[in-house]
Amino acid sequence: MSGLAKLSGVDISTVSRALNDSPLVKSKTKEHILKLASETGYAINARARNLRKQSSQTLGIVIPVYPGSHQNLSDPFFLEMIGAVSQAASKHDYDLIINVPHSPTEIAEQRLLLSGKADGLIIIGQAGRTERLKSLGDVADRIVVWGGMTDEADYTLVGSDNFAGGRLVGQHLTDIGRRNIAFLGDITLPEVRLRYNGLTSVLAGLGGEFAPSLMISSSFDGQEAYSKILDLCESANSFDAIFAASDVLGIAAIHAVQSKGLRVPDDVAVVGYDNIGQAAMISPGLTTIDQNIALGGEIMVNALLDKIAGKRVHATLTPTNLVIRGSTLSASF
Amino acid sequence: MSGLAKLSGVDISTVSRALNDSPLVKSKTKEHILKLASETGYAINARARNLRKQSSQTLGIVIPVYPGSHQNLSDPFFLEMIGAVSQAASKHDYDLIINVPHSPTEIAEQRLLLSGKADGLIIIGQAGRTERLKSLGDVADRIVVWGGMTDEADYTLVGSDNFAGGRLVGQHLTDIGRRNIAFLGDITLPEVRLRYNGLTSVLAGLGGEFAPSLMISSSFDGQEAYSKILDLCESANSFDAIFAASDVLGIAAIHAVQSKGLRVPDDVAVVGYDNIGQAAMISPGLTTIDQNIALGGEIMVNALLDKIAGKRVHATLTPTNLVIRGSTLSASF
DNA sequence: TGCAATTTTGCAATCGGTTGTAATTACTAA
DNA sequence: TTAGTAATTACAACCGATTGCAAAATTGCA
Repeated sequence: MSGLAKLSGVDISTVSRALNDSPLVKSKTKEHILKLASETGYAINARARNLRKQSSQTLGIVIPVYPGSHQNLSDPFFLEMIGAVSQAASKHDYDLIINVPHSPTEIAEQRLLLSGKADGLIIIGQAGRTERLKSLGDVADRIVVWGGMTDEADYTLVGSDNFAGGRLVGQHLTDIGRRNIAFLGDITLPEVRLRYNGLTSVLAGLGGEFAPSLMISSSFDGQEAYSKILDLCESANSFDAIFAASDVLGIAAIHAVQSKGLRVPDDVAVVGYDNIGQAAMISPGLTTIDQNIALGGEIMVNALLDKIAGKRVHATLTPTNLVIRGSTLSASF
Repeated sequence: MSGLAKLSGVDISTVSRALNDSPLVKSKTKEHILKLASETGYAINARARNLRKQSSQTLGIVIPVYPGSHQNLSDPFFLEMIGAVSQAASKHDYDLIINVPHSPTEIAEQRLLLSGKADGLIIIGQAGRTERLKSLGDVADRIVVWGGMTDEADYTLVGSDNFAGGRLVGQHLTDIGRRNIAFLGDITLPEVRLRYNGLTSVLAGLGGEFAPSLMISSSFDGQEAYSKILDLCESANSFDAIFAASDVLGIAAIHAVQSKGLRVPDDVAVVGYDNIGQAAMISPGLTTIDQNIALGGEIMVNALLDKIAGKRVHATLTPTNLVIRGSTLSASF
């Protein structure tokens, strides 16, 4: 920038103002400087700018997928979320730093915030960290969490209405006459529990109830789900539907069931959750709940930027018009 | 930091040295300052540090998946790559900024480098941008590209040996007696073309040749592949195997073929590429080439850090022991 | 033309660290 | 005790922008 100043014969403060399109600079001068800048390929030094402006124009996204957690990094849900958030952030000229903690106890998120590398943080999923999230304290006003609604959250929480999603699934499955519905997922996670609650509330409304033996606890790992469903098939428990907590689990369930010679959806209807990209195409029998991840990402970014700007933000936000969809929705069940 | 200086009664330069574990500081003083720092929850201001040190301890990763390119954001390959690179970067205490260009012509990568937001850049895939990549010029020494080897590259290129991978597939398919092998993918992309070349070289070695009518050109979009394969099935061309340029395409192919009543792998053997996480589980009939993405990410990060440090780096690197694998490998074909 | 009002530009402090060099203190040995 | 050396610590410049305020240049009006 001092180079530009010399070239154009003005002070660097004028150069700075020109590059920032300040009205204080005569338009003729501005043009001249801008021309020079583009000719010399000048780019503002973000490091200096960030220091002076006390902001880094960068958001952080924390994807809590450490070895040991069995939610696999390749779960397309995360990539779609990263893409959605990145897209939304760049709309506001923010960059995105991604952070994958090594272990559940690591508090890398704080480092990003306190050191000023990121102006705010988006955390995907509360899984197993609700306690720590609650203790964020003073940095809580620069954080937004994606997850299932819980009463205990005193941080800003964004997430689709998992209970309603669960009800959608329940209604759909009962509509097509299924009553022996298995649930596949880990209901210690708030998101998953809410989906489960939605299902049972529908059953209760019909005077039925969920059979505990059809609760198949599984992490988000497809391998585990696959073998758990195989176990289920070999057990004495009969079932005519599976509600899987994610599409990856749903796809695993379909293949497990099929490998046992059962037909999907004739013998066993399977519903997933997330509507990951090509779910319908990958697995023609899979119906799923569309969480509208793109919109979710956008809402999180907007909420976070509002918080950073000092605005008050509602504690919880629900982005999505949940939709149940699947190429086979009308025909299959 | 000035706060810490007051608290401990020393100059901030001493505090700085203490926090950086400089041998210039008496160990007693150091301990005292460190204790104070942890008690007050002090974190070094990265913005100031970055400015002074002329580095940002941050790498950028460019995922060229713009709307219009049909490689879907949800292709698990990208997420695995992001995870691998992120992992490798954090091993060296580097953060990772992700950048998803809006359009093929956008040169966001340059902005990241020139503004100093990132010290170096990892670009995934050359798809359609070879020209621009070649014109990077002066910033080329802070860039590493993942992709297929081409002669024209004058930037550092890291990638598995796609030709060898193609040969592996060719050998496998011919070993099990297939000769009418269709190729599914876009051979204008260097990576894909090399895989294709590997296949044809095996066929040639056996005195056969690739039938042009079995070249099914498709982007990395599963939807497109699905319908292209349907078309193939309806055509007069007979085939007993499909070599898909990615697992997503392979999975699409399997379902397309099955929907036409053909059995996989009995009637049609399908091989993919990438070994995305749960490929084998998702689609029991899919054999695939394992690119060892984790290792690839690590090699890229190491190469990039070397370049940043001013070391000379070989123009091209090949990370992976390619392995062909699949739960069904022995039994299916 | 002269002077006030308005634009435009320059000066200098500042953001919060790092680091070369000078100054101080502590230690060693005569 | 003291000179001489080594170990610590303090001073001050610097990284490259932004911005409040003063100075200079331009404009408008009498």
